[in-house]
Amino acid sequence: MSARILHVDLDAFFVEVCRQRYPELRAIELLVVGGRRDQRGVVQSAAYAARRYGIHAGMPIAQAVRLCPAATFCQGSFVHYRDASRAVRAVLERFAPTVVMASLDEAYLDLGGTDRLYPVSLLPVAERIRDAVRAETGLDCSIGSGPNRMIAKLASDRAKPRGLMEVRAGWGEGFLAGLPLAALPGVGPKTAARWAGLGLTDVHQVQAMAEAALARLVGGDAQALKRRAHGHGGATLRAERLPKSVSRETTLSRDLRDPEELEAILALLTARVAGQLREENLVGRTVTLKLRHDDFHTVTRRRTLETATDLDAELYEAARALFRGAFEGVRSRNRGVRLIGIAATNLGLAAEADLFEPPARQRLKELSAAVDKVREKYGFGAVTPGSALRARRRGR
DNA sequence: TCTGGGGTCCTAGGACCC
DNA sequence: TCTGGGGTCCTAGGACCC
Repeated sequence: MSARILHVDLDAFFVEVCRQRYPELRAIELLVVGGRRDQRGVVQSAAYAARRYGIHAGMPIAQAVRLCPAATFCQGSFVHYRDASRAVRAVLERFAPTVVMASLDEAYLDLGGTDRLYPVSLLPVAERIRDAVRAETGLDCSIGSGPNRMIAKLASDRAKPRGLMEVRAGWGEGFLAGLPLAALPGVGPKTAARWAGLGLTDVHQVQAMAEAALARLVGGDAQALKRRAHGHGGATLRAERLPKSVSRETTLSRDLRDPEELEAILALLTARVAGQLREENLVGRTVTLKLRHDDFHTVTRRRTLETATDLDAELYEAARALFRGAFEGVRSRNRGVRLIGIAATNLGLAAEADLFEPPARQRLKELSAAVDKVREKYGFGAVTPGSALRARRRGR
């Protein structure tokens, strides 16, 4: 019984979801999603026509405007993406018992054990999946098939857009031999540049080299690199695990120097993190503050609490203490703050009610539960942290 | 008007314990 | 007044992915 993984990758997902939600964008070929043209931000996704101007995901919006002034920019909405992603997932689940969403626009399907159903090729079923996704969600996708996740994903990369590509068991090494090292997942610009400096640019070079020789070049990365170059990888999909972190951060529309203003924003971000923790029945024990100075120097400060929590007040107390320490650094460098963020990590499942909980903490819990109810009905903005309100009242 | 926001994983050093 | 390791927890930073 062979391992068979499909990787389904939606084509220009964010762009197409925006077109579905805003019909006036349907006729616009040069569509770029990610933010408004006058705002700080980067491109999230660009229509294929806009990519011909050199625009790609991750590029600063201002640069995209310069490359293609005629482009239309659209902000997009997470809720729309999430709903579209769920609709796609529902389609995929009819075709495989295990479907793992790797992100909003990517999924892995485990078709292990289907040798009798599809004895030779998975291309016919991949085609049916592609057509069903198109018919039921209006979205196009590309699908790669391979003996493990890595190969299936590399195959779908090469099938885009609207294509199918199959790499059968035993074909992996030959398929990989034609790729640059930078195509491998986990090999980003920094790593690729470092290896290129050593004369290593292509997968076939690594395939041909003994591991010991490779280790002399790249050190401790040799074994893992060798494995990947030969196409070895996990053959089955792991079921979903607990998240490792919950975070909120924001790049400010203008750099700020006033700590009170920043603390008010921090209170809002912390409330959102706490709300998500409760929604997902999680508690966090480590609180991490992130500040980006206006020269892009970025600092994190973290603190591990005695007990894990999902309460706004407890998370915020730690967040504010961390902020006050980190803000000294901003002040001494005489900079402004460009970005502020907060994360909860060291997550665990929220425990059942604790009989020995101090009454004060019990009241905080009840308050949080009440706040969550109101927000569920009227949206997050219906209840605002006091510190954020105070800042607003001062006219900020 | 340069450079988002949500994540995961890894490394390195220090404290502390056995 | 010389000198171990291993393991775990913690903090800070960085690479990478979509």
